[in-house]
Amino acid sequence: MSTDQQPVRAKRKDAAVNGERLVQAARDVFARRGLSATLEDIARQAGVGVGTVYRNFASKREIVETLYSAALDSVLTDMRSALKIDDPWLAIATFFETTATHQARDRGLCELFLGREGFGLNERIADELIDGLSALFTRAHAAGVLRAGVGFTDAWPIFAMLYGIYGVSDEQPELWRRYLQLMLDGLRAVDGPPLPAPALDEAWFRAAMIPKSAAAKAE
Amino acid sequence: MSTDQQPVRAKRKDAAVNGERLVQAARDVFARRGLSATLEDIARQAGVGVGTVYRNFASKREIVETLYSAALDSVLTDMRSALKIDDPWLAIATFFETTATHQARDRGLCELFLGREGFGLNERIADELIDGLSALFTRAHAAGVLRAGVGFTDAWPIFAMLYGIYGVSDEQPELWRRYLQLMLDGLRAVDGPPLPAPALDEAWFRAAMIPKSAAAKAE
DNA sequence: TAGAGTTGGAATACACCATTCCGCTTAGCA
DNA sequence: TGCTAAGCGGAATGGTGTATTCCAACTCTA
Repeated sequence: MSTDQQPVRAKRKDAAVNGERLVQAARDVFARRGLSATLEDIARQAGVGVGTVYRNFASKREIVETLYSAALDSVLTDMRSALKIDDPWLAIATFFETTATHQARDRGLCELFLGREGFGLNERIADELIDGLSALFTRAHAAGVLRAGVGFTDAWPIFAMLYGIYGVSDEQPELWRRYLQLMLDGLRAVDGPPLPAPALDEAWFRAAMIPKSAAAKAE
Repeated sequence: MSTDQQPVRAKRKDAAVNGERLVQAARDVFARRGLSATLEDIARQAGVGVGTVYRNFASKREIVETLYSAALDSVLTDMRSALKIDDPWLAIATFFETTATHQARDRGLCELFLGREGFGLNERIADELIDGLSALFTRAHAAGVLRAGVGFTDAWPIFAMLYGIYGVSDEQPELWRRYLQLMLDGLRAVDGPPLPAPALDEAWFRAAMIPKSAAAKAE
C-alpha cells in the first residue's frame, strides 16, 4: 500500500554490490548448468551465503523469472529481425541460427523455451512467437523454398533436438551448428521424399512451451 | 563353494511366477520411464512388494544389467543386418531406422546406448559398433553417396537428438521418423554446403557410450 | 560509536529412493 | 490336515539432495 511510495532509506552500498554479484552469478550458473542448478551453487559463485540470496529474492522461482524476463523478450527480438529479412529462406535459417546461438550459450534459456523444469514461456511470448513462425513458414512455402509438409510446429522438435547437443563437448561448443545445418538442409530439400510422419499440431506446440494450465485465465 | 552343486530344493511355483512378472514389469517400466524409474514403480506394476524385487535381484544395477544384456546384443544384430545390405546408402539408412525403432520403444535402451544414468555399453559392444559404423560410412563415402565431411561419429549426436523426441507426443509415437528423415536427407545431400563444425573424434565417441573408466583393463 | 541493515552458513523441513528387516502368509510335503 | 521354511508385503532405515528459515555475528552509515 505505501511501502514503495518513497524508499524509506537507501540500500546499503555493500548490499547493492552483493545484489549485483548475485544476479551475475545466477546468470552464469543457470546458463552453464540449467535451471536445476542449486541456490547454493549460485551463492558460492557469487561469494556470498545462501541467506543473502533470500535477502534479494523471495524464492528460486522469482530469481528465474526476474533473470529471464529480458532473455525471453530477446527471442521475440530475434523473431522480429528475422521477419525483416527479405529472402524467405534466409529469414527462417537466420531465426533458427540466432535463436540457437542464444540457447547454446544459456542452458536455462533452453529449458524455459522448451517448457522444462516447471518453467516455460508466458502466453504473450508464445503467441507472438507462433505468429512469427507461422508467417515465416507461410512466406517460405509461398516462395517455394520449403519442403512440402514442413510447418512451423517443426520448430519445437528441432530446438528440442539441439538441446541434446549443446554442451556435449567442451572442446567443440559449436558442434550444434553441424546438426542444425543438417536439419535446415532437410527442411529446404524441396524435392526430398515426403516426410514419414505428420507435424505436430498448433495446440500441441503451444502447450509444449507453456508450463501448467494457463490457457483460460491469468497466471 | 557348494551351494550351486545341486539345487537344494526347487523354487516354489508361486515364486517363479512372481519372478516372471517382475521381469516383465521391469521391462515395461524401464521402457516407458527410463532407467531412473524406481523399484517401487516396478514392484507396483508387477503387483508385488519391493521386498520381492530383492528376492530376485541383488540391486537395481543388477536388474538393469540382466534385462538389457540381450537388448544390447540386438544393437549388434541390427548392425550386422545393415552390413549385409548391398546398397551403401540403404545400409546406413536402415541401420539408423531399425536402431531408432528399438530405441523409440524403450527409453531405458536409449539411455544405456547414450551412456546416461550411470549405465552404458560395454567395450565389446562399443568396439563392434564402432567397427560396423566405420565400415558403413567408409563404404558409402567410397560410393559417393554421402555428404563430404560426414563421419560415423555423427551417429551418436543423431541418436542423442532423437532421444529428445521419443515420447514427446503420445498421439504420434512415430514423430521421430520425421526428424530422422530430415537428418538422413541432410547426410545424403552430396552437393550440400560444407558442414559448419567438425565431427567429433573417435575417442570422444567411444567415451560417450561407455560409462566410467573402462579404457584400460577389465570392467 | 550506536544500532539498523546485512551477512554466512548451520539448521530445518521435505522429498525422493535404494535397500533392509521382520512378522505374517502360504505352497508343498508328509 | 498340519507343519514349516520359502516367500511375501511394505514399513522402516539410511542417505542424499535441496529449497527455505533463522539468528548470532558483523559492518556500514549517520
